[in-house]
Amino acid sequence: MPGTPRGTRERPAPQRSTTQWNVMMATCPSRTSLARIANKWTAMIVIALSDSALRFGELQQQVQGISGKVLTDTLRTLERDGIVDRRVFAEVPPRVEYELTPLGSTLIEPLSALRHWAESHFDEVQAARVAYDHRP
Amino acid sequence: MPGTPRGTRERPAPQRSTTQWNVMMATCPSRTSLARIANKWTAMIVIALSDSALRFGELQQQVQGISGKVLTDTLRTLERDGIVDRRVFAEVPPRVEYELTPLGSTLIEPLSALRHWAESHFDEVQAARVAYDHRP
DNA sequence: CTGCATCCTTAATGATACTG
DNA sequence: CAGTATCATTAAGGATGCAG
Repeated sequence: MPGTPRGTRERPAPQRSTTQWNVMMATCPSRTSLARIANKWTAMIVIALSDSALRFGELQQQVQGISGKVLTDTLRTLERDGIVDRRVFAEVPPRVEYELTPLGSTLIEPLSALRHWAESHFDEVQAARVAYDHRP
Repeated sequence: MPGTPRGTRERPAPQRSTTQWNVMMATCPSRTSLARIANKWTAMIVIALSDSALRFGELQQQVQGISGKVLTDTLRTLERDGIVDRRVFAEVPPRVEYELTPLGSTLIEPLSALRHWAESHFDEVQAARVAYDHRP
């Protein structure tokens, strides 16, 4: 029982093999997928990789403030989830490049939208915080 | 110095009072705003409230698996950030309703897009995980 | 350069009991 | 009903040193 179809009525034998998931259900495994992408580090890494493949160090420069451990961990998880591709070049010194997979590329648009929201509405958020904190 | 303009060249005296933020910079305060919305609980709460205002208990039913404490904390933060409005009705038993503010409503579209991505691409993510775990 | 291993600190979340 | 308060648990994050 992986989850329940979204609608109330049930369709008879769907043609597509695509399962219908619903992240609002606690038992639905698709929630793990939402937790992965609804995450500030994931969002910033995907955005950083949206233009071109980057090396580990380049990524760490773009995503300012992220520690090496967290960058490693996040990249590993993204690789496991098929969002990022890791390519190792047999060179000395070693070189590793990360790039978005085709699946990962489909995240650019929604995550860039989030980034745009955060940047364009921060003034309002900040004002709301000040107002909230200044009331008895 | 709240952040640096996005582009490399600087525009001469922008007309709008809107500040240009960049979430990729560690020192940029707009990142707190990204961290708030790039969060699975926030996403699910905003989506749950996208149709209509809901009471505390109704919200907890929709966002399955969230504990009372986490729901309270998240709602309080969203209220402080001007995304959710909290209305208390002087009744017995007490009734409290939460609804999106106009600012919060602007989040429905980008966050629904994330939800849609999670649900429609979960099969691919799952397949990638299996493939990743099944290799030496 | 990359990134793993380790240890440590802090933040997030959960469970429970209790109050207006 | 809608919280608050407390404690316990877990996850995330950071710092450092070392190895391929």
